[in-house]
Amino acid sequence: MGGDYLAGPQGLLRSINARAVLDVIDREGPLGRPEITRATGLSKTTVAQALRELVAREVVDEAGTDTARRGPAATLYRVAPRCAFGLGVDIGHLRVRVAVVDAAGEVLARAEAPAPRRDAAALADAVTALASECAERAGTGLAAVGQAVIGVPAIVGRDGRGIRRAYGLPQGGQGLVEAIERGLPMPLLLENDVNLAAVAEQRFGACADVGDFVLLGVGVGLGAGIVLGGRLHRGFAGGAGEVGFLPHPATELGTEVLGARRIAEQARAAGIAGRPSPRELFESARDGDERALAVVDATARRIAHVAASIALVIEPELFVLGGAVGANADLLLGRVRHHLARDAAPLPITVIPSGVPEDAVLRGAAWLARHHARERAFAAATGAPPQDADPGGRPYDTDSAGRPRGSRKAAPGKEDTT
Amino acid sequence: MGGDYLAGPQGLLRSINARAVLDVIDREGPLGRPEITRATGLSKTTVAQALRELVAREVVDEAGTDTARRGPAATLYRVAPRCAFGLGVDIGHLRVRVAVVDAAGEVLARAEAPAPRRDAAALADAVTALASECAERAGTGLAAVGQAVIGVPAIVGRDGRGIRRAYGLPQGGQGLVEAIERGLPMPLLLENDVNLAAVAEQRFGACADVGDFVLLGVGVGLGAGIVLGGRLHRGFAGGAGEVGFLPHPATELGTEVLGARRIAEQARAAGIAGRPSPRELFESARDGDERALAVVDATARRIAHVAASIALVIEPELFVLGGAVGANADLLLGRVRHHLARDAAPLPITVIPSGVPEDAVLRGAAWLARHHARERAFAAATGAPPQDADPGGRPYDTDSAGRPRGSRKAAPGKEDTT
DNA sequence: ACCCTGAGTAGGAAAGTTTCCGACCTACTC
DNA sequence: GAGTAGGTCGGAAACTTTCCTACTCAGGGT
Repeated sequence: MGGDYLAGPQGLLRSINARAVLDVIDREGPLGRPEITRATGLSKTTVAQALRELVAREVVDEAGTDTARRGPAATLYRVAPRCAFGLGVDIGHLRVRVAVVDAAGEVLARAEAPAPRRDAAALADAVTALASECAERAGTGLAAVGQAVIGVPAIVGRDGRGIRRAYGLPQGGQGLVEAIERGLPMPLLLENDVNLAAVAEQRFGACADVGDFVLLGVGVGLGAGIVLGGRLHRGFAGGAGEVGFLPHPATELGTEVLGARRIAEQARAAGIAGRPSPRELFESARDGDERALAVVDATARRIAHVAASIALVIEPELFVLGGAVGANADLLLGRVRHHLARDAAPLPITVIPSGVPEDAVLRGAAWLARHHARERAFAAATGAPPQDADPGGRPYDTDSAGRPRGSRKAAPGKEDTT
Repeated sequence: MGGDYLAGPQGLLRSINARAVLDVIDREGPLGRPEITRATGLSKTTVAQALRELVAREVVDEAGTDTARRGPAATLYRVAPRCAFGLGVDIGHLRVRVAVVDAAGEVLARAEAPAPRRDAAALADAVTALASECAERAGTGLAAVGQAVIGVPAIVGRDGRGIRRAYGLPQGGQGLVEAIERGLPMPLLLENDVNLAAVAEQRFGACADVGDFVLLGVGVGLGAGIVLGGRLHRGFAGGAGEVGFLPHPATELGTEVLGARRIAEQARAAGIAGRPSPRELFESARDGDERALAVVDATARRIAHVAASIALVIEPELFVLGGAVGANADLLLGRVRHHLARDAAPLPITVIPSGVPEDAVLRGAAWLARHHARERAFAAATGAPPQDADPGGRPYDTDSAGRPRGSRKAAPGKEDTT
C-alpha cells in the first residue's frame, strides 16, 4: 500500500538501522565506522552491532584500513561484491549479448553470439549457453546468480513475463520466457530494450541525477524509455513509450514515424541508389553527400516532432538521443535542436546525446538484475522489507492515503466498510 | 518517498507506531482499540499508549462507543475533524469559488462570486474576501486553516507559486500569489486547474483505485491532468499535460487543437450563424441539429486524437472526460470511442465520463489543501516525517534506489552531513 | 417474566525483553 | 602526548507478555 509506515516490534528498529547502515556503505563506498556513525546519526555502539550482523551475513566486507588520520587504522567496510550476482541479457535483432555482474557492479564476464532467428527454442538455447559460459568464466556458477533481466525488442507486460508485441523475435516471442526459464535457475524478468537503455542512461550515463527524462531510442524502430521520478514508467500494460506510432502529418496512422525501414524509404525517395543501411547513409552524410544529408535532416525532423509531442504530455527534464541511429549525435543533435527551436512547443526542450555509447541495453539489464539480486540479499540480511522494491520491476503501489470517507456518525455498532 | 530508511533512536519507533495507528484510523473510519490492535499488529499496550498521545494532541477523537459485541462497550476513535482545515479556491475564467473543509473532508462552507478580470489585485481581493466569509461561516476563522490550494487556469511551477503561462488571468497572473498571500495567513499553493480536477476525480470520482489515469479537461482550452502511480505528474516545470498544443494534422503548430475558440471556429465553418456558445451548440446537437452534430463529432475526433497520442506516450489505465465541454458525455463519449476504435493506436484505450460533475476543480483544491493541512498536523502529532509528502504538492523527494544522495537522519544534536 | 450465572470482551497495570545511547576504557599511531 | 578506533557497561526508552478487573450479553432456571 501507498505509504503506511509499518508498525512493528523493536526488532523493526534494528532492521531499519541495519538497512540505514547498509545504504550508507552502499552509497559512499568503503567507509570507516566513524564515518558511518556520522552519516547515519546512530551511536557508535549501534553501528558496531549492525556491522557485526551485516558482516556475519556476508553482505558487508572489511576492505582494508584507512590510515589517513592519526591514531589506529580504521577498518573500512564495503558491500561485499560477492553477496549477489546479476545476469543481464540483451536479445537484439542480430545478436544476443550476456553479462554477469557482481554486487559492486563490476562486469565479471561478457559474451555474445549471433541471434538464432528460427524459433524461440533456439534463441533460448543460445541465451542459456551464453549465460552458462559467462557464469563459468565469472567463477560464480549459475546457481549463485540471483536474478536475470532480459532485454527484448518487444512490449513487455508489467509482470515482466508476458510479451505483448514483439518487433523482432521469432514466433513473436511466444514461449521464449518459459524456454529460457527452463535453462536458468534464477528468477527471470523480461524488459523492453529501450527501457533498459534508459536504465543504463540513468545509472551510467548523463542522467544520474535527473528525475524525469526520456531516452529516445532510434534504431530499427523508434521507442522511448521513460523515467519519471527516478523510476521507469511502463504504462498500464507495459505499452508506454511506444512513440513510434505517434501521429505524424506525413505518415499514415498505424505505421511507424521513424526507424530503419522509414529511413531506407526516405533514402529511396531522395534518389539514393542501392539499399544503403542507416550506418552507410550516415557515413555518406559525413562525407558531405547532399542527398544523404537530406535524409539525415528528415530523420532529425521526425525525432524533433516526436520529442515535442512527448514533451507536451510529460515535460521531462531532458531527452537523450540513443539507439543505433541516435548514436550519430554528431549529425543529428544539431539538426534536432534546430527543428525543435523552429516549430516546437511553447516549452524549451533539451536534447543531449547518450552517455552510454556501448552496450546500453546489456548494461541496463545487468544493472537491473544486480539491483534485484542485491535487494533480495539486503532484505534477507537486514530483515527489513525491500528498500525500493524496484526502480524497474513492478507496478507502483497505489496511493492509499486519505481516501474520502463520507462523514460517518458515531452510530454505535454499525461498521460499514466500503 | 523514494528511499532510505532513516536511522534513529528508539523514539523513532514510537513515531512510526503512532503514525501507523493514525493511518489505520484514518483509512478505516471510527475504530475500536481491539480492531486497531489487529490491524497494526501492535500490542494492546502500545496501541493504548499511542492513542493516549494522539488524543492528547487532538488529532484523534473519541467518537462514541461500539456495543455490537457483548462485553463492555469499546470506545471508537476517529480522526478529529477539527484537527485541520483546508481552504480550496477555484479561480475560473468567469467565477471565483472558495470552500473550507475540515479534516474529515466535510465541506463546512462554500462561496462564489464573479471573477474580477481587471487586475490581479482585484482578483486577489475577491479571493480573500470569499475566504474570510467562508472561514467565518465555517466557524473556524482563517487563522485555523492550515493550508490553501488555489486552482488557476495556468501552468504553475513546481514550487506551487510561479505562474509560467496564464490562459485567463489578469496581467498573466503576475503578482497574484503575492497579493493573495498578503490577505491570507496560511501557506498557499497554486495548482493548475485541470490537475486539481484530476485530484477530484481520483478522490471523489471514478478513479479511486486507478494508479495511472489522465483527465482530459475540455473547456476553454484543452489540458490533461496526469496521475501516475497515484500522484499528479506535473513535469519538470509544471508543463506536463499541455496537450492542447499537440500536433494535429489539420491545425497549425503552436495553436490549440481544441477549446472553446476552436469549437466556435468549427461552428462557423459548418455554417452555423450567430456565435453560439459551446453550451448552446451542444444543446442544438441534442435537438438533432445536423450541423451542430458535425461540430460535436469533429470535437470528439480531436479528443480521440489527443487521447491516442497521450496513450502512446504513457499508456494510462484510463481516460476521463472532464471540463465544461467534456461534461457533455452523452454526446461526446460514444463518438470519442468510435474514433478511437477506428483509427487509433495499437493499444486499447478506455474513456469514461467524469465522476465529479460539479465543482471538480474546487473540490480537488479543497482536498489537496485538507491533505496538506492534515499531513502537517499528523506529522506534528506523531513526530514522524510526513507520510506521503505529497500526492500533489511538491516535487518528488527525488530518486530512489542506489543513487548518490545525502542520507537523512533523525538523531538530535549532531551536525548534518549532506 | 425475572434473575442469576457463565463466557467473552475492553481496558489497565506490572514485569520482562529488546534495543539504543552515553560514558568510560584500552590500544594504537603520528 | 594527543587524538582516534574500537570495545564494554550501565541506564533509558519502548514494546510485549501476562495478569487482573470490570462490564455486558446469552441462556437457563425459578
